[in-house]
Amino acid sequence: MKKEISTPTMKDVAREAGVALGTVSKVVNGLPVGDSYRIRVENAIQKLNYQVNSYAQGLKANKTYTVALLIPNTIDPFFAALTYYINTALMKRRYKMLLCATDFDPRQEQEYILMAQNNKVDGIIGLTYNPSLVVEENTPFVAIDRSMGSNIPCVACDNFAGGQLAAEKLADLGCKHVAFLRSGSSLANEPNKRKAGFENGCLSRGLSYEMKILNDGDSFEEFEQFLSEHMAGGRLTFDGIFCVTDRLAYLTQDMLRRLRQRVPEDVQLIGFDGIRAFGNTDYHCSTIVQPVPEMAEMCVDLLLRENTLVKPPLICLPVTYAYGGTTREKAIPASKEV
Amino acid sequence: MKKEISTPTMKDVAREAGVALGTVSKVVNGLPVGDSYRIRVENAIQKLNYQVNSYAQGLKANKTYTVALLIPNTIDPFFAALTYYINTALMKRRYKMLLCATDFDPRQEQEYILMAQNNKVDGIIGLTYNPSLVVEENTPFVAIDRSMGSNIPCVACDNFAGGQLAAEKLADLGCKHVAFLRSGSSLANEPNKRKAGFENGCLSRGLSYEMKILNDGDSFEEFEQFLSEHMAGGRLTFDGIFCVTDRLAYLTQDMLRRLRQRVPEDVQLIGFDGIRAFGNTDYHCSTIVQPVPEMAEMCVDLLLRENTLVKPPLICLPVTYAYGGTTREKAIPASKEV
DNA sequence: CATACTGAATGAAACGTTACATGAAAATAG
DNA sequence: CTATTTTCATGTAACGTTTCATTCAGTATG
Repeated sequence: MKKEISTPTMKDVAREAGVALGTVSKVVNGLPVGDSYRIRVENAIQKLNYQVNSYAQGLKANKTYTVALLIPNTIDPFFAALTYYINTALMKRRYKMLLCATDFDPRQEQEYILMAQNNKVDGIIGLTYNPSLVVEENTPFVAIDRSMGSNIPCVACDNFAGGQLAAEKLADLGCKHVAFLRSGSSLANEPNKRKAGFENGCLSRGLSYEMKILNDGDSFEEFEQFLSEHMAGGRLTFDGIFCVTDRLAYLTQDMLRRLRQRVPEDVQLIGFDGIRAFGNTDYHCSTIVQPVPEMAEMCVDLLLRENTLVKPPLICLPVTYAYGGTTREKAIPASKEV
Repeated sequence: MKKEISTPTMKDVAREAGVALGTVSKVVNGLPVGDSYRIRVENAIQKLNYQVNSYAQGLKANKTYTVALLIPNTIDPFFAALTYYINTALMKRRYKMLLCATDFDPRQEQEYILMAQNNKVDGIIGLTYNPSLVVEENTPFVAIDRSMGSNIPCVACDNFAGGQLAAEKLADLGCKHVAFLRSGSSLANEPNKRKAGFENGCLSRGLSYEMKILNDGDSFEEFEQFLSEHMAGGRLTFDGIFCVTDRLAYLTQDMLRRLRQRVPEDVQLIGFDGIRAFGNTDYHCSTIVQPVPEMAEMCVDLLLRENTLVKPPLICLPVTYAYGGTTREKAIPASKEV
């Protein structure tokens, strides 16, 4: 397992080029060096196929060029997308990402933060659920979707506008009476604004609406029962549904199928998040799309920005609407590749 | 950005405990130390909240305690699951994972390998598509789903058995004439065996079958046309379909819906991979499930195993069948949480 | 031609750890 | 009670960088 062929070091390059160690360092870091020296060093680097040892660099600089990402997992499609785009944004800046999968466990969240703080990372990006998370002053931290106190910036999509947009879309699509479905407590902080935005949108468009908020642990049947209760003569009493996540919209579609309600003929459905079935294929449902790539870029930018003077407490990025088959648009999108 | 409050070092611990530096090192690494010393050091570690600097460790040991994962992205659900479980398996062994998203780009794949080889990682786990990838002798490498030459072990699920199982299931479920659908060249190496396994299963059960292999770039319409051609009197000429991936099965369901074929009433459908819609909810379709957690564990184990003497060239892990609504089982699984 | 000044190459020190040679103290044997 | 062995804490060197004080060469100035 131990590498037998040792990697060339700066010392080797210096010897090869016939210059001093410090000169090689300067060339590597782009500091001013006389042309004749630069060329000799560059040739030596080429010849030996030298690469800097970033761990020695990190040791010296007391920087690790690593950022921790605290996220429950990478399996949930929304988390998976965030992970991908944040990793890409970090790699672009020559930073590495330490993936910390917390499994929604508040204890693990805190443990990872301690670990990160003590030594190993230059900053943390966290999508966390522990309401009493302790983050030391001197550890740069950017939160996703959760306000975590005065001087920790939070990046989110414009959840309020998203809720509003959903209501307006349903109104535009001809709905008269709609429902808002939300699953339990797992939606902390920012995403809660979807409800307020939706109500606001309904009000301004004269849509009447009902609310159903499921607590954690509410069973599938209980949810189904809510829908059953709102049926009269084999039809739902509402003609549009806004689900607070695509995941919930997916489950709702299952339930509606069992109740012999057709989507979108009998009831139109809008979800939230912009999850696609296989990453690049169709949306699971018509949905309010979060700008995940932009959110990722913003997190990294905020975390690594040098002038830490201005710390905006909350950054809301714009959402968009996307058709996904569960609404009755005029035009239906074109075909796709297999 | 720079940390003002410096992290305590071993030297600080040694001073605090009144012992030598080396003694602290031994305690930290669990080497034999006299009890009175050990206790003093442990107390000092507690008091100062000391954590080892893994980058100094890495510099000394010429090990980075980091493993690169080469994978196209983390968005595709299968890749997302692999990423999650591999990361977990590595963290359990106190290794870090460097996520290298290659976007299916052979050039990026090779670049990441060069980077990894030269310095930065102790090994590589790769799910790659570049057939002419160059991997140096002295860099431990484990491939997923791709045979990459004599001394690079490959971890995969038992694709042949999976194909066979699919055929047998369809036979058990009453099918008489079935179809095998496969999408293009993106399925290299190991997963190709699904076809052979399926044929073998059909043969042994007396099932007749048809094959359709889509090349890359074949459009959705072309695929739909294949299905249309196999219809007579408003019904498909086959009563079962095995799709080589869940993704394809997902698309196929869309197509069948357009052709007014009911699943599973008119035609039963089995996919491959074991992808769930939202990580923990229903399967998209009845499917052959890859043992992703076990595969991940195996990759890490193989990569980090000390006695590198025995290098099995191919490890096939067993697959299972799971019901997902697109087949006509007797019993239907129970309910689920929201 | 001598002096002062500039710019750039040099090489040693330091970052936090581990490994190893050293030596002291304790334990055992004679 | 001495001699020998064992045990184990000690402290230094080394890992590959960066930084910074030093030095040196070359140019400009009087």
